[in-house]
Amino acid sequence: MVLVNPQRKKNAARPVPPPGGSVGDAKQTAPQAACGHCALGRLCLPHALPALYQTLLPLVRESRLRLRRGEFLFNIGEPQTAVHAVMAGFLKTCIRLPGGQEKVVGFHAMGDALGLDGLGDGRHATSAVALGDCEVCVVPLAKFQKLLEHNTESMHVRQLLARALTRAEMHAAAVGTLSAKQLLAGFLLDMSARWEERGYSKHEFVLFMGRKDIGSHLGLTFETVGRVLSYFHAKKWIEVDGKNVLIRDMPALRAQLTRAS
Amino acid sequence: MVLVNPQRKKNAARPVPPPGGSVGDAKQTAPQAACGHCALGRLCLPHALPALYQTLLPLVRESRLRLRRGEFLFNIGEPQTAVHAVMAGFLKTCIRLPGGQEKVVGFHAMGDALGLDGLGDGRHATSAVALGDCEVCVVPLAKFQKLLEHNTESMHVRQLLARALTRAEMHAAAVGTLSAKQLLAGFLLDMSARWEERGYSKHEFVLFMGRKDIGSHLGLTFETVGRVLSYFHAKKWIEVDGKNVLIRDMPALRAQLTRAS
DNA sequence: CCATTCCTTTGATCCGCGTCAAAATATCCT
DNA sequence: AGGATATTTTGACGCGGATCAAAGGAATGG
Repeated sequence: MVLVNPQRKKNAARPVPPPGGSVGDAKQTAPQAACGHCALGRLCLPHALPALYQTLLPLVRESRLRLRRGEFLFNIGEPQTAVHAVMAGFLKTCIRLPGGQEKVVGFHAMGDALGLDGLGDGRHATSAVALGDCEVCVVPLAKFQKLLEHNTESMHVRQLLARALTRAEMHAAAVGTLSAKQLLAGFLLDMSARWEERGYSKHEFVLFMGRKDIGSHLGLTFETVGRVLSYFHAKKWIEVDGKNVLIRDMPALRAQLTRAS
Repeated sequence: MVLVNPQRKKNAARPVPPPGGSVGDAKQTAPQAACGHCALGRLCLPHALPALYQTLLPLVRESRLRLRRGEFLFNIGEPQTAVHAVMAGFLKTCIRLPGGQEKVVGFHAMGDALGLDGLGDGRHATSAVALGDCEVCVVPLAKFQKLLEHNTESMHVRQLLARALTRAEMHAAAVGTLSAKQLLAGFLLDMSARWEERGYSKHEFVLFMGRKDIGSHLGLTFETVGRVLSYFHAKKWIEVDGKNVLIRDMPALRAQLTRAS
């Protein structure tokens, strides 16, 4: 028995087919856009996505990279050779815990920077994996360093880092405190905001990652993620059909954020 | 019944009274040193504490600030007017969640930078509170900006931010995944490392924050923190007497990090 | 197109940790 | 010093979410 839309079927009508930007003839259903680094909506400071984009874009048309689903852009421990910006498609970044298990640190969509964490000690602290076919700009480190000699650009990058830091701290605080319902309400609101930021509907969008990745990011199991989404649907707050999401009651989700249990 | 040292009493002999550095005639038992931003030991990349210290120190002797236990260095939302470095004593930084409750983001000791998160949008994202009497250097923002015009210093700060970012991401991943025992084992190892970094014993040290703050930082209740510490003591891995800690079996704690449950 | 594999949903059960409570101890303030 | 307040320890209990299990649907590759 399925709690979600009964009209479920292969390639169900997907909400708001967004214009252009798909990678080549990718089978990827999702277009270029939205995704959540921190899954906590209001917890996060305003995203700084456009910032690096504006800074880097003029300089990076030179070198692009195409990745297919599952391919790595970079891997933990590798020396950093470049900084990246997502042009189309989606990626996730993962970190490895002492026990060896991997956790999803964040999701990245068009306009997001990638690989800034390597600036700490010259080695990537995370792995970046394509969630579907995608396209990435490559800014060689030498060029990036040169860019940073300009005070304006240097400040830009500093701001990006500081904002990412705040977001990560917020995320840590939230993941260590909030309930599954609160985390998922925040996650949905965050996704919504990111789609809206890119000019799409904030009520209808596509989750470009699986339940397992969502769970990993929020510190939950994929079963719990599914159960809570079903619960939200039962409450008539959302519609869910696989990765397609329709938000029916945004205020109810927002109210969840501050409510206990 | 107390699981810890039976010779418990007021002002019990405290481990390795560390040399110098106490603030004025502060009643603070802890000297200047050690504390953990990320409580997860091996989870964290090497700390970059000395870095900013070296960079800022020459410039900041001009202005110092003394704080007494409980006083705020800065508060969430305030426009950032300066960057700080801890000279003596300890502070914690806190963040506010949507529900209104505060969570401890990190702890800061001598040599740690404070307030870098404000570089994102010019406003402090966290509050900094003195855990005891302490002394802080103040680098006015204008001076800090000037400092950043030098490429070397600019890079330094970038590295600090990137490392803090990685640490925060690790912390989020850990807090969302590990058990209370794993988190506290990591926390103790991290504290140990920080004391050692500053030239003190890595086996005997003082926790300069309360159980409540530890719990808040790790996403646990203070009861659980106490229980796990008692458990570690029952296992003969540590001695605990209030805030005084003696690590008897470092390898056992390290083993906890990778073990389940 | 079919077979394999992965992803998702839903149920049943268990347990780690939060919650509530109370007493002992430490710290602060006057 | 002494009373008031905050912190810590420990116990009892319940619940949220992890774990185990199983079946149906979707995606992938030949």
